[in-house]
Amino acid sequence: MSQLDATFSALSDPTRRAILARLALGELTVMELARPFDMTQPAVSRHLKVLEGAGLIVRRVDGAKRPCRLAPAGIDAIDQWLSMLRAALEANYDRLDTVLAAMSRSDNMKRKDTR
Amino acid sequence: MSQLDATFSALSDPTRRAILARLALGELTVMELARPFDMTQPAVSRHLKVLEGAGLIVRRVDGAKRPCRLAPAGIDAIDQWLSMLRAALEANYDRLDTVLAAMSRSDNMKRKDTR
DNA sequence: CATTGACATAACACATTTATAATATAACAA
DNA sequence: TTGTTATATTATAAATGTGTTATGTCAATG
Repeated sequence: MSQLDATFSALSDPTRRAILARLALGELTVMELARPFDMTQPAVSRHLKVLEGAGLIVRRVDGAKRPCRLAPAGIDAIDQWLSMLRAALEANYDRLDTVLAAMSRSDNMKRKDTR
Repeated sequence: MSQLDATFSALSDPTRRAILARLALGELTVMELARPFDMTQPAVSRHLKVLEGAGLIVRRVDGAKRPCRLAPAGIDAIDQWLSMLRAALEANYDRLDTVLAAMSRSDNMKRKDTR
């Protein structure tokens, strides 16, 4: 699975996005993260593993605790891909007149004689 | 499933990202999209349905053809969410000194009495 | 050193995803 | 009408994802 696959896939789960949003306020341990969710600790641990694999969080070791915090790598990866798509979208808008012309052309064709 | 779920999920598939990349160059019909992929037409149709549901493409009707092009809605949705996370990341960097202090504190603890 | 707390991993159930083949439908062409 | 092209839908099987319980490991603590 590519980095991009992993990152988009990680972000597609609302629990994982909620975890990231909470980490946005600062470092938290697994237990602190698990508390507010209606979910067992192992389930949260697996979500964290997914987020780590996607480069969206990093963990450090502090005794028995594993505090997590946000990492930039994952965000950077998708940012880069998205900027490509954004640029294309803007380009498409720039030639909106062309698109509209194509649409009315096909409307005409539909009415009389296609191809 | 939320809009955000749908959009991130749609982008997590490499085939769908490839479809979007090709649509970035302009409108294409289902068959034109399906051609280069090693995949049947119904499979591509389903991918397109997913992309449409995520607000990443729109389709128009041209006789028996359904040309697709990029749409901004999906991108806008994730852009908004990402900017939130990005802002938080920058805030975390601003208090990097705090994080580093916490790290060396736990390093000390670890050295003092490991194992 | 026995117990407790923090976390990971394994085994399993269940739902979702994704591809295929077969078939349906709608527009066009002959 | 009949055949052909473009696309959607259905049924189904295989793969993947997500949660749970049970259990294991490592660190801290009394």
